[in-house]
Amino acid sequence: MADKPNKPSIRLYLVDGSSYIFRAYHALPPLTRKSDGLPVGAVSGYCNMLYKLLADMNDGHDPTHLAVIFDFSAKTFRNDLYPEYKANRPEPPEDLVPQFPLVREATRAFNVPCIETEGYEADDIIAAYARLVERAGGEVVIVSSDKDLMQLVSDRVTLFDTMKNRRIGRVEVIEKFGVPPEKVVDVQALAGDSSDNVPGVPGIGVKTAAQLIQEYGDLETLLARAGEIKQNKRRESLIEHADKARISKQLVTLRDDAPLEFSLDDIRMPKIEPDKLIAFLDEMEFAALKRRVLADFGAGAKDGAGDAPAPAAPAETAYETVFDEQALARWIDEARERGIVAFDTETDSLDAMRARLVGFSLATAPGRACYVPLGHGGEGLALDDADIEKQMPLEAALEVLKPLLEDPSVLKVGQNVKYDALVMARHGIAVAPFDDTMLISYALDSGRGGHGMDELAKRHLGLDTIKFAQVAGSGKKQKTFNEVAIAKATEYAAEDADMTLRLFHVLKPRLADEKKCVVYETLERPLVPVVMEMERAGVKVDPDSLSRLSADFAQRMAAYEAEAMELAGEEFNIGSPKQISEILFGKLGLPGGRKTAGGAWSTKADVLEELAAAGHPLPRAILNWRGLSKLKSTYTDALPQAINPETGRIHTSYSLAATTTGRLASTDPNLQNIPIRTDDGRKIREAFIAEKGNVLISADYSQIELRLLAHIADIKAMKQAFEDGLDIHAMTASEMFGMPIKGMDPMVRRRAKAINFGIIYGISAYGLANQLGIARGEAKEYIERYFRKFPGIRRYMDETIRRARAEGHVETVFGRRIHVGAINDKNQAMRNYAERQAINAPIQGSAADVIRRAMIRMPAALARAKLQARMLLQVHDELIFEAPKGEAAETRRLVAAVMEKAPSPAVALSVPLVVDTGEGRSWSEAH
DNA sequence: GTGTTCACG
DNA sequence: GACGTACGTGAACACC
Repeated sequence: MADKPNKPSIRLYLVDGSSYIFRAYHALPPLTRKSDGLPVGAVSGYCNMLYKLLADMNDGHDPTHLAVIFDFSAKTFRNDLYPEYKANRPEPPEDLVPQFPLVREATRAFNVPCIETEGYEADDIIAAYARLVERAGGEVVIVSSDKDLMQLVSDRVTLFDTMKNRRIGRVEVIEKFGVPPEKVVDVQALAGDSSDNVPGVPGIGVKTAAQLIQEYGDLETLLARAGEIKQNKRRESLIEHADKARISKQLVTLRDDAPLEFSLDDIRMPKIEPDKLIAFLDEMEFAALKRRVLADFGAGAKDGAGDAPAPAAPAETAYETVFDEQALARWIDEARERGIVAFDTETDSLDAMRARLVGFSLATAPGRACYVPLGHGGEGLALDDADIEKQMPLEAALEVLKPLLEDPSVLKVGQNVKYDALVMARHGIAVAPFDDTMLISYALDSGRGGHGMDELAKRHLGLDTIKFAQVAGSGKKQKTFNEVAIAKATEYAAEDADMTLRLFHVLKPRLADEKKCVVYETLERPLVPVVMEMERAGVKVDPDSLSRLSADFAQRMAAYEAEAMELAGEEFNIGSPKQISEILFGKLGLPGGRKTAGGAWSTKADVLEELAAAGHPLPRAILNWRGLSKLKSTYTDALPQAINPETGRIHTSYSLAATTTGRLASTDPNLQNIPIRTDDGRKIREAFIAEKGNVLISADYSQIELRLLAHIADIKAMKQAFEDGLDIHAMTASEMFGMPIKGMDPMVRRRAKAINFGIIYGISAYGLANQLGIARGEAKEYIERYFRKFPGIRRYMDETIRRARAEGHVETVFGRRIHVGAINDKNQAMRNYAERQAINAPIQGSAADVIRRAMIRMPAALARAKLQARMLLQVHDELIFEAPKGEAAETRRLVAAVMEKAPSPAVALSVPLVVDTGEGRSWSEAH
């Protein structure tokens, strides 16, 4: 290669302006200009993003040229090629339209050239500049993450995703498309693009397209040789839709011949003129950004009142570290004045029942936050941080903080408040009133992604937060928060509170707009204190009986392991599925059944079960060993470790926003999957016991999901059966197979039961056949017979799927919304999966709502009845209580009544709910 | 960190 | 005629 200067003379940055606008619009609440109500949210977001980009340029990037490129109008030469191109794009929102010209004005206020050309998309202009500079030997960075631009990537052209702070080069393109940049258009031509209405070839997605292009080299070769393809459907689709593929390729291929009205000289790296920029910011009334510009550029122009502490660094926002009571008191006064404060605790553990408070942060307005370190350092810690000496004593700080956290006139906003409230409760502080951004997000967006803070900040604010691992490290040498230097801790902790408050301002108004206030206020927020008390209470577990079980399991496992080695004729790791499969399907030559997702022969229980039934002794030994191994490692060995030394009990943690349907999830340890189905497993439940003088009470809903199905789908026969207290599975069998319930063959009832469950899961003939071990044809016949007998079910399923397709979501009877985005996916497997989710979610979710309502009412109901019982655990359709022996009978009656009446008055179910209760010394006895 | 397996409703 | 499925979870372990 010729002698090349290590620094090219041209480094051009091309910003995809249109994508910036839309991101800004969707990331921000609908802000308006105070003086006249002009919508300016997107402009504001755009300015912040552009400013951040230009600020970041100074460290790390060194562009010589820069421009922002916009789409001129929706119509381009592509519409002449294919009239439907982008025809499915909705009109831009009404309040965004007037912002388009403002954004261009903003760009010019930054002194940044703003380029658009009639008849071309921004992407084409970007392509033209990229090629120009590439040919001139320069480098190009395209600031966008739009996949349509990936075809331009080369040695000299990269994409930069500012949101993810990620560079997209050749390797990343291959990761995304499975082919190098120059083949991207071929893949896109096949896969199409639903958002741009590029047709592609039906039935082919990116994965398949990449595979085909890899195999055949390029689109034309593939189309010419399509006849060779083995898969029938794929082959026919390719042959039939070859023209669509060709036109798709033309649509997705960017043209690099757009006329360039600006020369490279015209787009040399701009210099911000503070006065010009500030004049525009004044006009728009963007005070925050103006302050930042003033801070960064010094006294370039006249400053307003210098009330807020001027941000020191040109970085985002300066956060204050609070070391003394006076400073803390000032923040608390400010919170009182505003009536709202975001609050976040920092501790040394994820387990709120063990965590020690290390500090807390407050945010009183977006960008205005502080961190109060209390417990950094500690004995035996070599932390070279002079700030440690300056920390306030914990007790003194809490004394000042407590009145604020308990002040009924100040709203405390948190992210996952249950955690912080539990830590504070252990210090005698009751946080109230509060709002929780995690739960608001859950009420609005279940099924659309996670509800953790980092993810929400990204999704709604377009901001990257400092990750815990960035301040504390990761892996083996991860520090606890008290070991983090205070300055660093401030950046992280104060940002958390700041983000929480910003998220609150974005999310809270949506509750009303999207009619989810009732869900949030009746199913989410009030559950927080209730679950908090359950976690605080914990459950007593007898470690000795668990360790006796462990020893017993160990002994029996050793015997099974020896037997397995003997049968295999060699030593192998019985815990390794891979080695098992080598022995069984390799060495012994047994017939392998199904393969796993990873392509290996599966060795899971039902496969081994079949082999055992066929008379092979080794699979049986492995199954026996596995059963005991699971129980030992997951339960009898692990549970004693989970006993809190202070309380002597196990305190699980319930995630309130982990599932898509509204169910809770239990972690650390999971107490919602304690064994019950086998005898050995049940022995583990015997170790869950009541305190002396008490009993455990279990109360569970009988068939709640089927009852809700009967109600929702309006199945008359099923409702009648529940009304009459019949055995629902026997009734189903009797209806389906026309035989009397009395003296029914248990096999027949079992089949009906499997079908009933199948319906709830969004039945498929394959699934039912698998479950029952019958042929798919037979299963199909059962399902059809079921639909004939209970026509309401069909209607429910069809109607649910129709609504999910049209609206992208389904709802429970209490209004909880569950998004099922994949319902319109082009991949059939994805779509089928989403359809089953759509069918299941309203049923599972309504049941989850019912038990939430019961839980929320329970503490007050117990108190009113002067009962001392404490609610300890929830297992989806079951609640576990600990109660004084003498109050057991009355507690059982009350609990059952509260649970059975839980839907009312919000919903009058057309089926009765029935709750069964039991009591005993252990969970096993109570159930 | 991912995949497999298996405990629960 | 082939494909890929029962719904919702969390934890332990092997293996890369």
